[in-house]
Order: sequence, then structure tokens, then C-alpha cells
Amino acid sequence: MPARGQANGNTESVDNYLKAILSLGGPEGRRVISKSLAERLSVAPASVTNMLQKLAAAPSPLVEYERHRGVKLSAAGRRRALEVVRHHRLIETFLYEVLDYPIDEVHEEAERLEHFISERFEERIAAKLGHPKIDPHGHCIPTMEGHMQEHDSIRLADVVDEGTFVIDSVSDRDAGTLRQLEASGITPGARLRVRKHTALDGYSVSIGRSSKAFDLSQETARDIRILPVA
Amino acid sequence: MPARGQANGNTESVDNYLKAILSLGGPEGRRVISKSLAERLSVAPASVTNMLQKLAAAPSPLVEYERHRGVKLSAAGRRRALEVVRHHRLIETFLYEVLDYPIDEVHEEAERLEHFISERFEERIAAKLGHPKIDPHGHCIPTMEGHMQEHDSIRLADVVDEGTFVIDSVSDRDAGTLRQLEASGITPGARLRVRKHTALDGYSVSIGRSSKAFDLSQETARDIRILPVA
DNA sequence: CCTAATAATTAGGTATGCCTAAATTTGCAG
DNA sequence: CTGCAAATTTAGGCATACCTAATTATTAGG
Repeated sequence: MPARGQANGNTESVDNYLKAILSLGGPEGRRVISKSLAERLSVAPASVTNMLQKLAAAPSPLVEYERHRGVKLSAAGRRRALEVVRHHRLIETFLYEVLDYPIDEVHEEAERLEHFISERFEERIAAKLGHPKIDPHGHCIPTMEGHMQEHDSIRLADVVDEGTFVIDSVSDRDAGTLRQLEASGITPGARLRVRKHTALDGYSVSIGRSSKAFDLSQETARDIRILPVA
Repeated sequence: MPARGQANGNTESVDNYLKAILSLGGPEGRRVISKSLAERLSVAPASVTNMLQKLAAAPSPLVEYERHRGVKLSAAGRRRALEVVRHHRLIETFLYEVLDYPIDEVHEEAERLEHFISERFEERIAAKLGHPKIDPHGHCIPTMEGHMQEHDSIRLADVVDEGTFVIDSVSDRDAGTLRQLEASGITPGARLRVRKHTALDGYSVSIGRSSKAFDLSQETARDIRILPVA
């Protein structure tokens, strides 16, 4: 298939590499090793090497890559990655708010569409939504200029003993988990009271002023990010 | 790139071949010759032969193809083609009605997105729009079951002398033309009074009860379809 | 009915992006 | 400092979908 997208050779595949590097390298833009990329993208390590070489060799490269030493995004690469993340999160918000999608279906649809929408589409849905700052999972939406100020939330899984928190965000990694969390009222903005189960390796939590308690596995607790109560 | 889409090997490219065959073969499903397809798709004739052979050789083929004798859609191919057309026209309507796109920009965006939206997306925008029967250009939207009842409109270019008509639809072939027609009030549903310019090889038209007259080239008149006044 | 023009097909190539298997390189433990 | 294991890279392939050039079919004119 001939290359798609703008002047550059930006394809769906390239977008996904950039997103993965951004996500794995964190906001500070740490070096990312090929193995992590291969895992994240469900692709053979050799394919990663291949792609990184091509990306790095391009006229205005999207990544900085040194043999055997991992990759990081160039300024241009970071810009493109943030644009794709912006698309993704705006689309999710749009599907949820305007098209009444169930929360656990927005991710998959956005994952496909994010690569193909135009600047106009981006601008129009942003306007329609009142230029939202966070998506339905609580993740912040990068600005048009490519700025993203992360919240300094922590993972519930990293809480030592107990306390009361505000839910910052919920991972969209697994649709099933997401559906369950939503059903239990564990959504961004909710107040969460937490107590650690030392025996069961998990947590007992309740929402708001409710006395109903839920058990969460350590696994699930990694998908929830929390903030101290304001 | 690995195949995208459902069980079958439906790619963007295949979709476009099917749409072109549907469009060139008309509602009756006439045989289409490779040359026309090549022109329509801006592709070399050899590429068409190649693709048709693959499509026809598939386990449940989307086309019926005989060497040197053209192609037509199989039942499955027609179903898929109509689904893509439905996507296209629903998306156009959605962009126009919900996202306030200018009329001359809806086609290009829909042309890209039509291949990537899910059944759910289709269903949700259809619901949001109240299950519309025609798109903003006046083209009818195939049903979910793959039915499309064409209007028996005629091209303005085929009008012999003069008369009054209702505008059925306007082609989305050229954005510039479309923008001009919109600006002149030549949009689906409008009443059109026509008089032929024998000398200039074109038409003089006016809209509704307005006395302002516009000249239209023969070229442009091919892009306008009309119905007798009800 | 034969030939010339037109259409279609075959043959052989390009680029993308993925794969496996066989080298390498790196880095950590002893 | 050595040597093994993990990570990475190279080499060689596959599928898609496109291309050009050369060949073969079909069809329409004379």
C-alpha cells in the first residue's frame, strides 16, 4: 500500500511506534529499549530494529536511535506522538459524550480512527466538546501545540496501607476491567476509601460515603491512579 | 502491512475497487471493463487485472471476473460495496449536520473514514441523525440490509430545452464546483428554472422565485441531477 | 476476413512492514 | 577478566498493492 498521511511518510504503523516510545519513555523522554517496544506493539524484535533504522535514517528523523542503545523521540517525533494521543483522547471523549458509547468500547474505536482524522475533524470535535482537558478515563488531553501537563497521581497499587483519595484516572488497557470498575462506581473524580488486605494481596475499597466495599486485586489496582483528597 | 478489517481480507483498497465497480456498473450491476476501473481508481490497468484476479480467486469471491470480459460484483461484493457507500454517506451527513462541516469538505473526510468505522459507530451516527435517507448532496443512503432505491432523476445536462425542476442531487466529484453551486443556492430540494443557451453550450438557471439567473457550463450541468416538479 | 487499434494480461520490479533463524553485541556474575 | 544469557541486529523471506514494459486478445474497419 502506498504511504498515507502528510508530507512525511507517516503511516498508521509509524504512529503506533511513536506512541509506544512516548508511553514507555515517559514524559521525560527516557531511552526505550527495543524489547519493550516489541512487547508493547506485539511485534518481533527484529521488526522493531528495522523500523527504528528507517525512522532514524529519514530526512528529518522522528527518533534518535543508536545501535544497541535504545531510542528516544526527536522533537518532531514527540510532536507527532502527542498529536496522535490528542486525537485518541478527543475521539474517546467524543464517542462517550456525543455518541453515547459505553466506556469500555471507546478505546478500540479511537485506536483505529486516531490515524485517519483530519485537522478539521480534530478542531471540530474539540470545539463541540468545549475543548476538554481530560478524556473519559481521566487522562489529560495534549493541547494543539503539543503540551501535556501530567497529573502527579500515583497508582493505587503503590499505596502502602490505607487512606482516602480522589480517583484520577483508570486505565483503558482492558475493556473487561474497565466495565467492572465503571459498574462499581470507580470513575475519575470519585472519592475512594482504601484499606489494604495484607493476607489476600489486594485492597478493599469503597466509593464516596457508601458503606459497600469492593475487593480489588493487585492487578486491577495497577490500573487505577489516585490523588490525595483536595 | 497485514490485512485489516473483518474475517475476510477486506482492505481499504478492496473497498475502493468494490465501490468503483458498483458505481460504474450502475444499480443493475452491468459488467465493468478494467480500463474504466483503472481510470476511476487512478491506477495502472495491470494493477486492476491483478486485483480482480485475486478477488475472484478468493474462497468466497467478491466479484465475478472472466478474462478479457470485465467484472461484476457477486452478491457478497455488492453487499460490502453498499455497506461502504452507506458508511460514506452517513459520515458525510454527520459531518455536515453535527460537526458543521462546509459542504465541500465532507467528501474527502468521508472517503478516508468510511473504511475504518465500526458497526457501532455506523449505528450510533445513524441514530443521532434520525436514520436519514439522503446525504447532504441528495444521494440516497443504502439501508443496513443493503437496499438502495435510486431516485429516477436525470442529469441537468440531458435536458433538451427548458422547464422547471426540483434539484435531486449534486455531485461531490469536485469541491470547487460544489462550493459554487452551494453559494448559488443550487442544493437538493431547491426549485430550478432552466433555459438552454443554444449558442454558449450551457444553461441559464434561476432558483426558487428569484429572478437572478446563473450560467452553468455543460460540464457543471453533468453534476446536477433533477426531478420533475411534484 | 484480415489487420490495426484498443484493451487486457503476463512478467518482472519497487516499497512497506512484518516474520524466522542465525549471527552479534552487551553487560553482569563469578 | 571471562563467559554466559539476554538483547539486538543481520540476512533472507512473505504478502499486499502498486508500477512499467512486453506480449496476447478482442474488436471494429475496410
